[in-house]
Amino acid sequence: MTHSSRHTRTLRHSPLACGMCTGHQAGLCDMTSPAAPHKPRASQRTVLEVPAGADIVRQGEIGRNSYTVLDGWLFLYCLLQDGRRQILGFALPGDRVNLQIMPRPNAFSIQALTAATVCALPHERLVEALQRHPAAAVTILDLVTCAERIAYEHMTSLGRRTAWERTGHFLIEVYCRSRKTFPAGDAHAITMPFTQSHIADALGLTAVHVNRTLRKMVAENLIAYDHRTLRILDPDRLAEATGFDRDVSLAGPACRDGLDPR
Amino acid sequence: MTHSSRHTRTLRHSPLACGMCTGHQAGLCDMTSPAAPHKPRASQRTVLEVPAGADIVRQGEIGRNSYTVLDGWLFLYCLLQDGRRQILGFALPGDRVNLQIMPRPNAFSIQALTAATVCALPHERLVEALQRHPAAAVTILDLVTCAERIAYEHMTSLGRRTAWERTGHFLIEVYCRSRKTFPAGDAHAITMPFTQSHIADALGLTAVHVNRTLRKMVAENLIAYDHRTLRILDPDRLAEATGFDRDVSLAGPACRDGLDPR
DNA sequence: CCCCCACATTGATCTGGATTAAGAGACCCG
DNA sequence: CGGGTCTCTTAATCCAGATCAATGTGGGGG
Repeated sequence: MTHSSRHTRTLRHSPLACGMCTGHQAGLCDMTSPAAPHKPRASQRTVLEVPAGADIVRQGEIGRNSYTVLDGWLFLYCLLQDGRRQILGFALPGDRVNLQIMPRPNAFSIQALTAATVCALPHERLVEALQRHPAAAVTILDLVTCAERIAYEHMTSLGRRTAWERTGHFLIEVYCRSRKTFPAGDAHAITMPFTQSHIADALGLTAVHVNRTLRKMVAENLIAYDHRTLRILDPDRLAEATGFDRDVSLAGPACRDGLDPR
Repeated sequence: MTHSSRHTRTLRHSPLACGMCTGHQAGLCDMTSPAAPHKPRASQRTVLEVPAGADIVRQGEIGRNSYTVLDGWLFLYCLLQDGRRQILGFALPGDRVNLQIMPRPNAFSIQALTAATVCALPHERLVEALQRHPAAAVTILDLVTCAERIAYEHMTSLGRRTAWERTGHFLIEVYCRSRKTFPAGDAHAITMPFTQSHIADALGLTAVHVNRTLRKMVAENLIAYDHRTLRILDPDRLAEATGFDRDVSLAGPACRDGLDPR
């Protein structure tokens, strides 16, 4: 718990109560009373408070839960034997991670980037829910499918975009997803919870080179970036130059509208 | 259609009849008679013959179907404006691609690597199936979830592994998945339908460098590779050195066993 | 109020993989 | 059977981004 708690504070202005998450709409938390989805029984859910930097899922262990983010930021990452790290994606309030139907050795770890609150759902509970509430299946499948599309977009960045393009692409994605989730605050600036090392590990670069690239974009008047406060000065030009496609990277799952705090 | 047709021939020895695909087990093709899943009505399915090199899904267009591969190899890829290509993954007989619950602009294209036969399933048909046959939801979710795990593994390769590691990792994956799907033939060799350019675009490298790397691995006595015939001489050493994890990269979806031609 | 420490920044140098170029096979088609 | 076209192979050179090395700096804890 370093100074990330500082950022956490700014992010806490729109926490989701457990009753507001997609899980309830889809009947995932309160399966015993689908008629009153917004009054889940306490026994059906497990809300966890996670300090910044703690892992909630550990690569190699057997995963038994999926998690809905209620507050804070999470990121998924994969570690190689020698410590090289690849950040695979991140999750904001309303997002679900580790959706699975059965326990398996985790292919990745999930860490809280800021202090976070998550709601755990055991896999078998998810399976039951799918059996009982067919509509939930559609919601969940759409969620996973959107996650897959974003993963593919990241693969394209990693394999075929330059450092400059990757960085810009990543910044727009973080910026847009963050503003969508936390609509309050300065209309045109966000505070990123990511360290430049996190960005590097997400983009397959080194922190040094990420820094240079960020400074370059500032010099080019495309962004303002200071103390992790990001402002995108020319969104259209940046999106164009980095090949950012909001239909892919921002495609919300179809059934999530009721969740969006706006 | 160049000489890939040559390879196609060798791959045609175990075509799947449409009635054998997972779709039937899950009630996806023949939704009107779940009791007799192996006798689908013709009207419920569309089998397509696709020549090598043809796209069955085109990036940017609105996708309306998912496809089950019955014969041949497909690959998914994403094109940037200027023509740079990233290959996102590949599919063999029994695999399903483009599982979606609703039409959306496609985030990627899907191309037949060899001549292929696929069975199309409209998205709305999939949704109906999920509603009517809850068990199908579990199958499908597991499929998508496994695809996501493999995508994450590829991201890790692209972002954090060296050219040598990526190449080795890719070869083992192709080798294992291919032998699992086409168990007949030379017990220890497979014929790859991929060009070295395909491999390059899958690994974020150039064809020249892929070639050098392959030659190097041959010189190191790890593999034999000639005319696209691949033999892995020291699987354990290669898996170890490239960080290949069969629990992730080969994890079959839970409910696919009945599909496996063996 | 100062110290500490994780982060950010900047410069110098190195290198893995890209680019360019030029043959050599293999297969196809006429 | 001969010419055309992909694909593969190898060598020479280049460069984007890595690595190595300092120095700056803000904020939280003592």
